[in-house]
Amino acid sequence: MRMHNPPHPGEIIKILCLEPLGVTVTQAAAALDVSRKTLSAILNGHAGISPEMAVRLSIAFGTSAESWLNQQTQYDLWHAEQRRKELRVAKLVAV
Amino acid sequence: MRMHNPPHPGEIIKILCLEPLGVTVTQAAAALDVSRKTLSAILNGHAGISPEMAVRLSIAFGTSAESWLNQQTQYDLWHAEQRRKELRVAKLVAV
DNA sequence: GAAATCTGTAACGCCATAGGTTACAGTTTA
DNA sequence: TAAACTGTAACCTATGGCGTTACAGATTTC
Repeated sequence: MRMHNPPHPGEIIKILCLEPLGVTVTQAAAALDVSRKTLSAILNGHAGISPEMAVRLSIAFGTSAESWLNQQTQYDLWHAEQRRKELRVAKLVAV
Repeated sequence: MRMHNPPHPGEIIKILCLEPLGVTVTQAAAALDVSRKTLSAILNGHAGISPEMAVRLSIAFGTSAESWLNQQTQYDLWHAEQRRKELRVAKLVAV
């Protein structure tokens, strides 16, 4: 069980991709062929990275689509785990 | 790049969880506190495993929520990769 | 053979989220 | 000062997860 809140992937994109290249949000959105709003929402943690977006990122930045999607999965999972106790699920055991 | 179409996670659930325990879809859905329709859709590949569902599965079957979600990610990614060539994304390179 | 159970799935509704466009206000930069 | 960048609100569409009810076919049980 992961202990600390994982950062949303958008933060990583900003720090590891945009800033090193000196690329603006507007420029990156254009390169990704996505609206500025969409990229902005991701960078600020208001939207997740969809499978398609992961592929776009991999093309634009030469990275692994899988790594982006895995980061998103970890982020989503952490938040889902926070509600684990609210779920009324019964344990299924072998007879 | 993964070469062959990964199976949808629902197939794995059926083979690795339901069948070994001899649990019916109806019983499993009840344990998961989810409608029979929802579980059936997952088992037959008509729906994906959401983060919350991954946690439910981990409770009911004593497995790792992360593994279920990762399998779903791999499945989603594979399908997104199939459309990679349709995306008009520009490569961003350092100046 | 009849009744009960399991199964997939259609139909319908609710809600969340990804994505698009347009528009506005605030901040930086040239 | 003017131009560019940025976050975000408003509004629209499409998709997907999930619920309930209902049906028909298959399987099991009595």
